[in-house]
Amino acid sequence: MGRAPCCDKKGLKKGPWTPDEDEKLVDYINKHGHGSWRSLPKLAGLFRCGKSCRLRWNNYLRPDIIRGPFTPEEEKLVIQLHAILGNRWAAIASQLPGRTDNEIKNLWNTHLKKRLLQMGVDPQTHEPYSTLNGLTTTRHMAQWESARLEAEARLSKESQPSIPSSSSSSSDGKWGGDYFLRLWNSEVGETFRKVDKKREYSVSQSPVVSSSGTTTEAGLLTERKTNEDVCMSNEMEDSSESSLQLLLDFPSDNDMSFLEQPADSYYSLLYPSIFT
DNA sequence: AAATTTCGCAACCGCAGGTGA
DNA sequence: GTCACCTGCGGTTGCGAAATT
Repeated sequence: MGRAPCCDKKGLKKGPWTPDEDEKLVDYINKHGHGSWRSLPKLAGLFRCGKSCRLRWNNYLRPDIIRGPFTPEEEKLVIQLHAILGNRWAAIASQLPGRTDNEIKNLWNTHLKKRLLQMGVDPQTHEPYSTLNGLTTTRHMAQWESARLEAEARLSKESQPSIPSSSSSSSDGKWGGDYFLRLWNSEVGETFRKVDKKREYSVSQSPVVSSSGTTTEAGLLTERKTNEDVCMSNEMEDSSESSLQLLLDFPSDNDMSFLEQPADSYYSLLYPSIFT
């Protein structure tokens, strides 16, 4: 059926925004809210398409945006979330207040990806190109997956949309004790739940990898599982107790120091220079 | 100091999903 | 159920700034 262009491009400006345009956009949104992006440009007196206005607002003008370089903690979080979610920048951004998906995408493409490559780590899979670390990687992937499944089980027991977080939240607003459950219960977890629902993923079923060869979040994790099933099978048989322990041991107070831990730490093996 | 290359960021493009008529 | 529209997302590009030769 074809899709109509988002706007009539005749007479519409493109390219960098001028301070005057910014001012018009901010003024209008402050007074009226953005409402319909499509009609906003006319109402605000801008010769831009609605899409351009939305992008400018969301990526630059929004008052809650944090500008400036990413902190090491934020970088850690981006790396960790990317390992779970892949290139789902919006989902990653939802875990970093004040940061936009565009900003995170740029950070990844310009800094983090290169660093990983330099270290011989595949930025897509977060696995070392060398098989030297395979066992360690495998172990942590397996643990992560186990932790995820445990969280799912616990959530389904509680069978409700929101888990009270107040009990575990620290007063300064940082992430509380049950890191994984909070993550799982957040938008990030939502993406997993959606995928799980779609694909009827289950603990006992075989891994899910899309036919196109691309990997969904669940697929991402399970694909790793597939690739490494042989060597991890024993580890996967570790008692659920240890998996649960891992889950419960997930970082509290946003403390990612486990990433920096010694020789057998997956992340410290992969990203030593990031955390120095 | 000038020319060239590399980097980093803002913005654009096209696709997909959601929604309402 | 179909269609048109709107919005959000991820990939990509363009360009100015910074670094290098």
